[in-house]
Amino acid sequence: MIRRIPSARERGIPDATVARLPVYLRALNGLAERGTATVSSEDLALAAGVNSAKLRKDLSHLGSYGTRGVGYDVQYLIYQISRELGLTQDWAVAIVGVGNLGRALANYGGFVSRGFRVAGLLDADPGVVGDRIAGLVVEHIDGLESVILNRGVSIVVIATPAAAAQQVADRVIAAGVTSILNFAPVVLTVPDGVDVRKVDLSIELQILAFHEQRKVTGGAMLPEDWAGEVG
Amino acid sequence: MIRRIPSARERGIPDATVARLPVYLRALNGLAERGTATVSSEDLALAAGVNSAKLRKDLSHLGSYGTRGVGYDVQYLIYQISRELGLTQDWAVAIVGVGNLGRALANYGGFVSRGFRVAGLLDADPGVVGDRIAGLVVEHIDGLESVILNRGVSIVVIATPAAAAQQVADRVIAAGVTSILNFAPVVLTVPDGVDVRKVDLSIELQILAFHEQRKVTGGAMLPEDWAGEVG
DNA sequence: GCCTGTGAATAAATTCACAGCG
DNA sequence: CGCTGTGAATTTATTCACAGGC
Repeated sequence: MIRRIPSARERGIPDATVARLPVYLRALNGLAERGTATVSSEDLALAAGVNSAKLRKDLSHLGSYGTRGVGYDVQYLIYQISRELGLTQDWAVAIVGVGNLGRALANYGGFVSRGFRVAGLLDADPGVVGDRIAGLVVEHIDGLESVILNRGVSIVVIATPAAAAQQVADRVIAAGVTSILNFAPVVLTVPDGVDVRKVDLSIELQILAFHEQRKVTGGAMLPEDWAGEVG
Repeated sequence: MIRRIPSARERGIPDATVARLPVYLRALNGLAERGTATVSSEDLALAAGVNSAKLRKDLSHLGSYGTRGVGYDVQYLIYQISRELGLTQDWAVAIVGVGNLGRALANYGGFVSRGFRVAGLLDADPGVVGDRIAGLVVEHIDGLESVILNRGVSIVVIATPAAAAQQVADRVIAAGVTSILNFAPVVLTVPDGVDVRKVDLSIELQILAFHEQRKVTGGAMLPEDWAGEVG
């Protein structure tokens, strides 16, 4: 029997809320850097790009961390959200595929500053193995399993070409990894209990194109759009 | 108060559907490469990682492009989705900020293959200006407005450090751009009518950490989680 | 008076389940 | 029959609006 991943909701935290917590966290860190001690839901919502009712509802799922008539203590809220997201602990991450994207990820400050430690860089290309990137030496993909096991890697980032991604996923899953962040433009097939999240660099661009296209036509309906629809 | 004109659902394709169309497109391209001519909603849904009812509902917003008892013609559906997303036309894109991420984006095949043409690479760093990347010479940020105007750039990708992003956004908006894809970890403030989409490389990782954390504790609540909660 | 926290209302998205066409 | 397309039912998310604490 495969162990089921409890959904966020079982703790009373909707998925949509979980997806926004990192955004709030970033906004809060920005405020903290500027020395702000307290912030209202209105101002934090503005900084995060959401509306204030949504923000309050989201935060209410974590607990009552605000003060009526005052707002939220920035540092305290940072701590609470971080704890909720699991960022108060250290996560060892391995990045597989050290092309342009893998390098960008390895150097990305946003990972390190949020409790993620890059514990390994791996690639299949002998021309890349041995390179020093972000303080780490790129290792050969042959050592994937030992890197995972010996360094306590619990999250693997796949930044390989599409063709290699499934194979890498299969190997890391066999090695016990249950959380994968996939940048390769392919849908990974994984067993139940493994959590895959996907970032496709071109999807957002395609969504933009969709909206841009509509602006160009001024929102007018084309004749072909009328088919079968009556008000 | 009388509700005015929900007359037609018009061509109001739900946002959630628009966000999935690129995923279907990718799955379809995969099928096409393997020579598949026709696919059922069940199989396409599997390849795309969604359930089949959702897929059918999504496609129904575009029109009736399937055949009952048979399925969907792969090539025809690729064309229809591409057209709907505006990918049958050529979009000139400028990438501002040519660090690791900017380079990764410039070299990313997924852009070019989907109707996006990188028409300019710009950076403020004189040490980078003049570099040749993906067949383009990096230009100085001073030329931003002229690149946009002279090359018909309609979408700008911001891959600068956080501190520079808002300024870049202001400039490209002043130059007439209304679609921005922002990779900088900052919330951009833009006027109405400007469409900003954001990709934060660390957000998905944080969401993974949230779920991974709950696996580790087996879904059990930690003592600190009880605060103020009665269930 | 100000601002949070939250039930209630509304809207959006998903899923069900089946009529109906090929 | 098989599979699409789609109303209806259900679930999830957002927004409203205000009670209630500071």
